[in-house]
Amino acid sequence: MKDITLLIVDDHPLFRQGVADALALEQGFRVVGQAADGKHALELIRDLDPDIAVLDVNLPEMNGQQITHQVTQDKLRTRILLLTGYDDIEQAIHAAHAGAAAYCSKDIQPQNLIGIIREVANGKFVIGENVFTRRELDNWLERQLEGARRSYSEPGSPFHPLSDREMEVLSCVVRGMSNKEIASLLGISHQTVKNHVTSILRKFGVEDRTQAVVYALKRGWVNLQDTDIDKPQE
Amino acid sequence: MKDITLLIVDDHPLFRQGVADALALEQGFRVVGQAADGKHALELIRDLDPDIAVLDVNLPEMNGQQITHQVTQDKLRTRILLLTGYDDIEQAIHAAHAGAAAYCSKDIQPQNLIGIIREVANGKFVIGENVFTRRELDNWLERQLEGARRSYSEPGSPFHPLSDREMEVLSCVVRGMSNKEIASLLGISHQTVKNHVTSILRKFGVEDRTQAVVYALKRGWVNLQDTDIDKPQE
DNA sequence: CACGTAATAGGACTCATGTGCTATACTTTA
DNA sequence: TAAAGTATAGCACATGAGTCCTATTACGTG
Repeated sequence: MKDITLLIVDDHPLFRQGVADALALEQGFRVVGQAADGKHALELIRDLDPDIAVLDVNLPEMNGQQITHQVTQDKLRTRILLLTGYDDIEQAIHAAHAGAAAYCSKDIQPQNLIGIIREVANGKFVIGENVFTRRELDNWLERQLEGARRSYSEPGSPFHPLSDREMEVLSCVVRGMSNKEIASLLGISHQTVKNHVTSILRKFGVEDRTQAVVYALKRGWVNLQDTDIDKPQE
Repeated sequence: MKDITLLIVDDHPLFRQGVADALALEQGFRVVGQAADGKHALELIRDLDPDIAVLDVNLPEMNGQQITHQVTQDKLRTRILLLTGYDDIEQAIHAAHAGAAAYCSKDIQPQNLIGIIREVANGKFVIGENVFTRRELDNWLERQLEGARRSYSEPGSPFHPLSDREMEVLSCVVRGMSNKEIASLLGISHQTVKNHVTSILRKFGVEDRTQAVVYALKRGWVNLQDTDIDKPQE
């Protein structure tokens, strides 16, 4: 039986090495490449055509979700396994929709990761603890969306499609900007920003912008790396 | 020459494995133990008496800084190398003060980490890119503190010793609590909370609580793991 | 003892935040 | 074409946040 070929992508060399080593020593696995950022990852997927790509969701240049989307779009045969720092059901749903074959936490045990890769190589889908067939995954997604539709207007519903504009506003909020600053940056009125913020808070099911920031960071809607609250440092 | 004995501590098994593998394969290095949380780490340092402990700063139970402090307090001979997710000069200063032998970023290259460990084993101190002798470290610290004293009352000064109470308030703020909620939780008045918050903002050199949250998270004063903004998740 | 500092708290004030409502214009979808 | 969603923005209102004072208590240092 042919080896399972793997591509490992993470921006932290040590973590990447850890994944690569854990997998390279396994019978029947072959790590054919590594990448540190999203763009490079996509190139390697095209060039090396690995069976499975293990991707961090938070990558510079292009995040895991975007890569997944692109791979699906281009109908590449490589299956995507996403690793996430913060486990989140919504992200998982988005990932599955985008075409990911697996979504699991970064603090997983190496043995479990190996098991998941074998499942994925066998055509299965893995979300957290659950292993699905294609059909089962579709059912599961259906159920999640069902729940989402039911509680769509309720606070804390498990599905929040923020509009593009709302995402823009959110990223400003996370950068610690005031409504006024956001307004002048985006070239819209102070009031409109407030409307967007209120809408974001409602969708997140939180009470104020501070909670929204923590919520967004925790679930990886935005990440700390590119929020530079600059401080005159020495 | 005797091998350098190492203890690796990180809560993510894959990352820990990465560090351990990168180091175990190196001539003259011997990994004698691993731990996933702070309390366990301290026990192993006592029991195994490694030459060097490689610690993540953000650990459950007890963070890297606290462990460093404890190790110094107890005059254990193990030297501490701290790995951090977000590079920060202040944290570095605190770490050096607490008695750490090295402080560097998690996205370091394995080869560099190996080099740093050799420096530490030779009695040197490493902060980011700089390698110091004991004397040089003291000088460097002196210079940093010098700068700190000069700009002590200025916003954005590179040294902010938050008081214990302020730390408590900060961790509440990061959890998204309002001043009123914090007041009733801590059993103090609404106004006192405002005083503390104002003081925190001044020390951080930021303008509002939202910026303070991002600032604190980015520099690891508090971490996301234990901030549970609870959301009714299906 | 005097001094500085941290924690406490009150008053008064300004401005930011968040909500509810209404309304227009544009785009997409049914 | 009608309905729905989004972006825009205004007004009014309540509350929260943050600042600047002053003041008391307590604790540790020189």
